[in-house]
Amino acid sequence: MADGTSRRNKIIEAADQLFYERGFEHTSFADIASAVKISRGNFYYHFKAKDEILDSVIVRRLAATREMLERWEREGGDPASRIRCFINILIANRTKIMAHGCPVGTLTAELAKLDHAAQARAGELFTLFRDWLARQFCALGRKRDADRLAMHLLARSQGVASLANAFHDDGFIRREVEQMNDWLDASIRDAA
Amino acid sequence: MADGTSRRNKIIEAADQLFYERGFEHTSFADIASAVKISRGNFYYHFKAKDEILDSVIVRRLAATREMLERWEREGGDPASRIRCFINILIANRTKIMAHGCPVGTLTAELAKLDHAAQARAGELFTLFRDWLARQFCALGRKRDADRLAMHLLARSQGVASLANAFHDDGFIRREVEQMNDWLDASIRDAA
DNA sequence: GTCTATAGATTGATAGAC
DNA sequence: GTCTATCAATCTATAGAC
Repeated sequence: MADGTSRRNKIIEAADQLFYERGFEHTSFADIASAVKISRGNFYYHFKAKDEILDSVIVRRLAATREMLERWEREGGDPASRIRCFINILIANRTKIMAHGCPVGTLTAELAKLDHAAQARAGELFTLFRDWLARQFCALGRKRDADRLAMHLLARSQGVASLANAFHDDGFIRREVEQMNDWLDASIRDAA
Repeated sequence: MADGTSRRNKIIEAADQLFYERGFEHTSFADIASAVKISRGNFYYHFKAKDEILDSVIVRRLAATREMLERWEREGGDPASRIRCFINILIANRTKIMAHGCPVGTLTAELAKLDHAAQARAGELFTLFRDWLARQFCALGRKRDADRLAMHLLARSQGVASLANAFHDDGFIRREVEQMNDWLDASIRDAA
């Protein structure tokens, strides 16, 4: 295509957004087709089955996440500031989080209920964050318990997203983010 | 019925379990009917529509939760021990949580994606825990920030459930529960 | 590559016999 | 109260014209 974005990519993009907003199962081909403005039939020229779109969406999210983490690695400053980039997602994306939860957490939870084959692939999204955070804690001198700290922070952010979604509470997110930053400061002090 | 459990209740019971294990939308009348061993048609004698079953399941969960919280209030000991009853759910229900997540959090998240009318009713489940926890923190002398502490603890437990579900990690739950208990000890010290 | 038409299965829901 | 039979809608997926 002239704009460099293939129709296949546009389908994945639309599916990505709809899966986030409405959930995977609740999103039909008709929904995606009408969002991209193509016929339902044309769909199967690009994808053999619905599961194949899900796979592509996960691959897209994995790539976008890797890119974001690499950007933070390059431009985020010292390891503590990089971790603060992660914590700050809750603030930056608060509107969407209050409306639809965390895209990683809600997809993982839905696929677990469906006992879906792509469950493991979706779990890699969490692993990307987990390993990246653990590396930052390593660099902060917490090599021995870096993974534990990474999982703790990941859990905290998941919990905030979950309750922010349930209560639609903007102030709650800000308070919790402040506490997570305090917790990070204390973790750094402990390492010294 | 002779055993005191009406067929209507058996339907609600089966639906409750299936909604937890497979999700609300992914559970069909056929699934529930085959679990209760009745015909699909008989269903509509007891419930007018699927949403009505969801309402009944939420009512059932609200009643069960109130009962549990009242039991903790009576038999849980001092406020700190009562809060530990809450924290301990993560240990007691860890197998189910690793398989299907938190029943409250996953239902709330699903209904938010569906933009379902029962969203607010399901949110009351969270509110029950929130208010009960806040009362315990009040009794601990943290009257001024009781709700903040309640929301924090609720978020922590949601986060643990979410990651335990994603990683199926038993040890992670135990470590986080230990940290939550440590946090509670520190909160009590701060109040003194 | 994109479309229309349609198959085949499942879903929520209804009607009526017993 | 419970059943069978069935409707109408929706969904994934396919076939074939252009």
